[in-house]
Amino acid sequence: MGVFESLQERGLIAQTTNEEKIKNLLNNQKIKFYIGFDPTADSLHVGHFIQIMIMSHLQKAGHTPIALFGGGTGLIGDPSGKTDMRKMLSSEIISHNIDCFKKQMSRLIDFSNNNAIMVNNADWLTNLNYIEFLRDVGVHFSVNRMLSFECYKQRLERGLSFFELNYMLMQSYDFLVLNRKYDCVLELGGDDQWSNIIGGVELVRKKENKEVFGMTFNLLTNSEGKKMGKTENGAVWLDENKTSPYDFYQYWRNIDDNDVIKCLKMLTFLPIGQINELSKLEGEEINKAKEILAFEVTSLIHGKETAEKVQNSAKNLFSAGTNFDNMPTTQIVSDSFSGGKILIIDLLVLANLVISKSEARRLIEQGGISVLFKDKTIKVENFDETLSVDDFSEGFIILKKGKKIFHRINLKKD
RNA sequence: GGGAGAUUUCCAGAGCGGCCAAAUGGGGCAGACUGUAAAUCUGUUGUCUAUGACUUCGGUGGUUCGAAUCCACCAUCUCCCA
Repeated sequence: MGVFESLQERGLIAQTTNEEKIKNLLNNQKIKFYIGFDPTADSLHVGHFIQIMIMSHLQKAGHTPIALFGGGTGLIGDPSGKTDMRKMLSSEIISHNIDCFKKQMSRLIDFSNNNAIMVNNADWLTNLNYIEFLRDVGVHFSVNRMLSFECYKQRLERGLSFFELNYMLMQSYDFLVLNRKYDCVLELGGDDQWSNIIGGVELVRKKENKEVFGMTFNLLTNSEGKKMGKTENGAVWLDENKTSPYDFYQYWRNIDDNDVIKCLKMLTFLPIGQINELSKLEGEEINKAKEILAFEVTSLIHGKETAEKVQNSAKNLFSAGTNFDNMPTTQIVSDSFSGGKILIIDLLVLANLVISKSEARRLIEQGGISVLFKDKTIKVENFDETLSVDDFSEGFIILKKGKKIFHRINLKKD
């Protein structure tokens, strides 16, 4: 079975410009392909993860990934499927973000010996001559046709600026440049990129008289069709400082029953046979599949060792054990105490478990806060409850918010 | 260039001089029930030194005892006519 079929089996492929030819290309040849990343944040998130998995699958099959960072297009922002115009980012921020992306990506993609290539489209986009670009590239795009694309429909109702309309031309131009420079013949992207990708495929055909290809992947959506990887705090990040490995693990551990198998297929390298076995689980048993999913994904991103630690501490916590390692932790010093005491409300704020004292009070009022220390669990019932230095005799206590959120507070000895 | 309208708390969207920290829905959070799931029900959802005080309704000034609500100017957006 070729790599194409294996991607298909995992439910990754959404659309292709020419299925037969792409299948042949991927199964029988060694090609260069590219995926673009918009450097809009200083960390990759779960939405990007799927793209990286695909790069990795294809790299393992002997192809060469080109990771294209949108240092130039990022200055515009992709309007596809968005309801509002994106914030324009400064070029300093963008290059910082690109650095962060590179670091994270290197964990899963082998960039040594030109096994994979990184490029930044700012290198060729920022110095474009406007007139030349219009004559070279602009003539090949029909505005009528562009406006008929699904991705612009929503924007037409609310307003689409000329500035943004150009995004498609620039992305298409990227493909042309990569084709000329690296002989890149395949552009990949999320399914929302379909029209941009077609633009590139057509442009290369018109300019170079060559046939190149495009293929899109299913976006990671949950059973309700919403994009996954979003929480109330924003995205689930791959950066351990933005989403701790513990929270990252818990995100997958708490995933909806209906999404487990899909995620196992799309986000892990587990053999498809094993996944099919897991899909037979029912009822409470599904938790086993969730554990495997959480472990596999966490170890891909944060390393096996971290994944094991985090898994252990999660297991222990939920089975009333005593292993409090590897959960999000806040250090405090004895100066935080006044008269040897500290308000629990203040601790909640210090640990960032709540954004305000009002929220802390609300939680206490509704019985959502408990404290674990010295092997006891105490439900906090009053706003003015305090902990004393003595309660930290083991060096730490655990705050529990709701049923699933644990946070360790360490008292630094002076 | 001319004309009409909009801008409200995370989002959508009421409010049209005091009863407004601001209806309702969504989302979030917590509780009950559970399998660290879903569904359902209940509570909650600006801040604080907290039965009160303070800061919010695009921005800046003004009218008024009192403004999200009225006026002026500015900004942004939508629409109509050129």
